[in-house]
Amino acid sequence: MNFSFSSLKRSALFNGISEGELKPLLACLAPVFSRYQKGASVLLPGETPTRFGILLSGEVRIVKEDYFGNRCILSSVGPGDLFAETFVFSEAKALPVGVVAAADSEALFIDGHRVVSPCKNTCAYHSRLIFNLLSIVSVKNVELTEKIEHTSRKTTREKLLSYLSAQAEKAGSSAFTIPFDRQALADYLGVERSAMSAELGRLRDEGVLSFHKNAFELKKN
Amino acid sequence: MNFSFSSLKRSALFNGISEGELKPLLACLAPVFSRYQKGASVLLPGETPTRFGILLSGEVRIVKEDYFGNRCILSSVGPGDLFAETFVFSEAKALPVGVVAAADSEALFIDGHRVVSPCKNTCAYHSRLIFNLLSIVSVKNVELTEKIEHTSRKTTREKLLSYLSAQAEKAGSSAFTIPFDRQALADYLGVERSAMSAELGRLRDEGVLSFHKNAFELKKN
DNA sequence: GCAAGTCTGTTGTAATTCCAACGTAACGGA
DNA sequence: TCCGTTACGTTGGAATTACAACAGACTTGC
Repeated sequence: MNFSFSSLKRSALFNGISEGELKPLLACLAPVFSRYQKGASVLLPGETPTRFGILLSGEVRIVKEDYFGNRCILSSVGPGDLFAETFVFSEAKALPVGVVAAADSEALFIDGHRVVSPCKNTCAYHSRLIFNLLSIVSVKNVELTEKIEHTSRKTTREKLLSYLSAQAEKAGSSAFTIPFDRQALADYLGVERSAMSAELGRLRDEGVLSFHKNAFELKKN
Repeated sequence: MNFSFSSLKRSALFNGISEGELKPLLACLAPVFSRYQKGASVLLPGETPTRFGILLSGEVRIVKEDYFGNRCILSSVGPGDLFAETFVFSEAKALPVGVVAAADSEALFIDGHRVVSPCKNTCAYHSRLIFNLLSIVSVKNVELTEKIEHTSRKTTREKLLSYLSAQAEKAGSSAFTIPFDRQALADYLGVERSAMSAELGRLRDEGVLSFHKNAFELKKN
């Protein structure tokens, strides 16, 4: 395997597992390495999810499309993050979402059974791995809850302020950048891009915030 | 402890654990039993989440309120279900939601540390418990994703059809009942109750579906 | 039986959003 | 430089929703 371990070591999946332990563990998990060009499909909706991914580099997005073709970004995945693991461990029959590369990306795939079934070589790590997975999935759960909180607001303005306030809080600063362009942010919040742009303009004119491209700053009241 | 074990045995948390193993395991987990009257608060927003709940009887709801008092039901919890476990295992500092009893209810609370830290008496069950938790949290994750799928539709009609179709699929029949009254369904879907009632009336008049109280039936095209 | 409260469906109006179309700016390649 | 592409902002009309108010059906308690 000719990929860098740096993203792997930082991944929350291997929290509490030293670098020396990582290599033999990986050998036992039998990961499969893949590369994807920007725009390529990483996992197709309808597949039977047996393996989850660890993103090594680039960016992938979890996307849901309804039967009218309306796109909805459920989450964006960065290096070190897992994806599709909830569908593996909930034993879903068909993947209800798609995974697409938002940039040239590298990923490692691990079979769910390899993690949860005992194995002579890695038994010592299994409970730690599963606990890490539990923590990761719980965090994602909370993030989904946050998204629901944003999108359940009634107006575009309230959705924007809810989202931007949360981002400012995460960044620990009133100035921060967001990982979306306008269209992606509109998809995430479930609103119309043009209406959102207009609302952003009004908020700027009212002095509530300022922005330049993906950089925002919330002003004090 | 003077409560019935029936809901406990059925809980997915104890999948793969026999009844004989359950009693000593429970003794080690040191659960705390509580009763709640309908409408009572089970967990308050802002609490530090150190213990998760198993509902024994009744019904509780996970509720989020914004600063304008708009209520949003994130999920409804029935006997055997866990609640608040994602906040415990994501090590959140403050509970971002409230838990309220939708009916007279009984619940068992278990400290998160008791499950994940090794213990002489129950080590044999820990990996199974944690795996069960992983599965449960993954399923909830998928359910949240489903809710997002419903609420991200643009119109009330599409939200209703998306939700009702999913319920029919779960029930394995075109006739089914839903666990919400109209106000709760409107809260869940993030729409206005009266507008939703009107849309349901139109769908009935068009022959798309029929309903009586919480019982629905989807008609063929 | 009666009263109070709850749940549901209906309606009209005001407010908001969606949608399509267009103009501008920035960027990269031929 | 010219052209094509992409991202962003703006606008006006059509469609949808929120909101408030009300009426009827149904409980629940007295």
